[in-house]
Amino acid sequence: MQDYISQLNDAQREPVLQKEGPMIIIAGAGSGKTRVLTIRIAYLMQQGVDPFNILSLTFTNKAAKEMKKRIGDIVGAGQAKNLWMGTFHSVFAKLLRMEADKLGYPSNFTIYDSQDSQRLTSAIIKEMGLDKDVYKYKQIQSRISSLKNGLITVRAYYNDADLQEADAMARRPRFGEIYKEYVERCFKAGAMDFDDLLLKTNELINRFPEVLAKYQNRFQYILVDEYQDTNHSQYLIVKALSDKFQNICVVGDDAQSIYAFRGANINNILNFQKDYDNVKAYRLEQNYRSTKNIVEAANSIIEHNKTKLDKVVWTANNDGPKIIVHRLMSDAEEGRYVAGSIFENKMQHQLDNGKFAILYRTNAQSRAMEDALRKRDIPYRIYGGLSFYQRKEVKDVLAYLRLVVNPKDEEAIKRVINYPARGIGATTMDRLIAATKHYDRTIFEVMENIDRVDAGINSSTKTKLKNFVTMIKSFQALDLTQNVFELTEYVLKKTALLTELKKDGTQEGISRIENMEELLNGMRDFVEGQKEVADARGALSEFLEDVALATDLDKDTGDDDRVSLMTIHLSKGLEFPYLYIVGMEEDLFPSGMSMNTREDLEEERRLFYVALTRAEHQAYLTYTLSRYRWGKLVDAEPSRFITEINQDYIEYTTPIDNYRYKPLMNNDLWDEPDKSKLRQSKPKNGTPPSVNQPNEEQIRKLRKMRPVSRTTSNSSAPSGFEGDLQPGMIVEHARFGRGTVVNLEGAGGEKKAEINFNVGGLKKLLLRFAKLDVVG
DNA sequence: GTTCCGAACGTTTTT
DNA sequence: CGTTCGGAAC
Repeated sequence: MQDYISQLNDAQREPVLQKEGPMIIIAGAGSGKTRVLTIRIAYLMQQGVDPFNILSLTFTNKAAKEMKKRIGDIVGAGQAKNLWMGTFHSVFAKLLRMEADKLGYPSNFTIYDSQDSQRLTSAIIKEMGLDKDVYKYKQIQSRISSLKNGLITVRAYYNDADLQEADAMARRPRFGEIYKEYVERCFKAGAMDFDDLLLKTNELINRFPEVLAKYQNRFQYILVDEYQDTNHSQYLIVKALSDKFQNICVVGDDAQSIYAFRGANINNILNFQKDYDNVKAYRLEQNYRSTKNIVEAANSIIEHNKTKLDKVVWTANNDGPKIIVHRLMSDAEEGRYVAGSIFENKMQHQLDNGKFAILYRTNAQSRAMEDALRKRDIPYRIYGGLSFYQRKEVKDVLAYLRLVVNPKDEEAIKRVINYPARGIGATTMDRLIAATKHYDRTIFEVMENIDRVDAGINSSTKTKLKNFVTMIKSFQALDLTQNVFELTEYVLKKTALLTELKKDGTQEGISRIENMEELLNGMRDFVEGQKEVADARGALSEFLEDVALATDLDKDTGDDDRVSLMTIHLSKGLEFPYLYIVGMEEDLFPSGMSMNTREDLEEERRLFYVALTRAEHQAYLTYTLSRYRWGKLVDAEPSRFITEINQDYIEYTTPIDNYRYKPLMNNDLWDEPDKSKLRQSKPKNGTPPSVNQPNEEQIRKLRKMRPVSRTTSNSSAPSGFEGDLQPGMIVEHARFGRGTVVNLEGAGGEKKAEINFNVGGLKKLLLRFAKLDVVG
């Protein structure tokens, strides 16, 4: 143990040795924070802390697994096994299963993934007979999600006139009803969605003080990684659980906060010192990962952000090669260039494929890369996108298994009741759903009692339904004696799912069958692994939980020496000697959807910072002059981010005088010093500071951690509002008079605002032309 | 109730 | 361009 500790630098050692009390570690990219966390936990255990009393929340389950293993190497695997370690979602899913009855849920509740949630939302909108063009299920679902993450339950929603008014203003007055029905349907189905895992945990500890006390005593030491990406719901859980012992250690980097879009609140990290007394703050600023060129280039990028902590990341590493920036004519050519460059580097330096990664802003960009790599015979692996467990054929099989564990699971039933086709169509489904409401039963219960209910279903269909129920019940019986693998083999045979897939001889069909085999293999591995786990519960439900919360990153395929392809978001925490960041173009990166406000743009910039700091040795940035988007060839221009890098660290391998740059977006235009006035039509008293915008005091407080003289520029008021128009604002138009902004769409010169005018009603205006004044 | 075809839509990013 | 969804024909 002492060896491990002496290997740390001074800055790393201090937080490791502080056993108790609240502490925050601001850890720059590549500064060895995982190491600090790992050794800190090992040290705690060595000091006599029971692993049972340690809760460690990580960003991915894979990270948890690796950390556990490393801790096991130090203190012994038997000890490390008892640590509570994993993502928020998986840890609290586990906890909720133990306490589910208190909330009226079965302990074997299903976890709905986002697709299940969307389908349910969509079904509800349809059942209510609402216009699907107004009530877009994705928007509705995302609103439900953000309400939940803000702990706004249905009841709270109905108690808040402003929220309801906002929906009415957006022409969705019946949103509340959808929300209510959605929540009730999930409950009835014995299902929790991703957000529920956090929301219900909050509900549990708020409603049952004795439960809270139990877990406060249980989790005497709490560590949270990537704290800058926690949302409100997660924040409250951590706060409550750590309240008694206050042995809370959070680690993060405000410069790497990139999940605001899913509710992450950067203020959680900025305000940490307010939340606890006597917070010790540490900084890890020495980067061990990257060359000087890369570290300095990354610093010069983040410099453009206003909202940040003062922190200077530095490195003692070599200068290394400059960042190469290369221009291509098209996305296909970009792929060829990257594949060719990887090929050359491999030859020249005798490198494995695993040393290379290609990062992009959107998943859609992977295709061009794939094509090029395949032509060069370079093995690769794509992370993210449609993950394995989300593929249709896989989800179909899983749906049968879900029904075995929880026959109330509505989405699973709807998925497979007629797949493969067995003559139970939409009409029957509608009637069944109507009957569930009439009798207040679940679909499965109605089907079980189909002879005794009046659902308007004819007798031949009734027989089909009964057969289905019998089949599921036979699976349930089998589940008692067989493991997941054996059960699934039987399910495949009995349902003739494989036969169904084999009918389709296309390439796609074949790959579906291969996926099926991969699923079975995965199950076999799982069954093997289960034998070692002490607290394994029912194997099937355990498997389903793993699957529901698995990310693509979690899945390790063993064999790989492959080039990694992934979005920048997924790359957080990883590192690669050779790194290609492709699609460095305006409207793509930064994304066209994120150029409206300074906050959005700053998040994009942090994303670029994250991307670049993944590189250890050599980074390449590529951009094209045109690329296929939505099937159309679209002109592109280089990303402003390229020019934001201190040019000393860049080598252009294509001429740069061809930049057909529009004048660079003047940063002042994005400085919006008095947003509060513009944002809300009626600011409420005591409104918390808006997300992503810490106030002066917060910044000052954080500065105190290590005063560095750097001034935050106070910008003058902007002249135009176009860029900052937000739904809900009241605007004045020369001809149409006053109205409320309902919606914004498009970007750049094509940006349009949908405005509901007091006189004249709804109109769509091109902001390029419309002269608007913001009045409230 | 099933199947097939065309329209519509979408691209941020994910647990 | 690729996928998904809904409508129409069988």
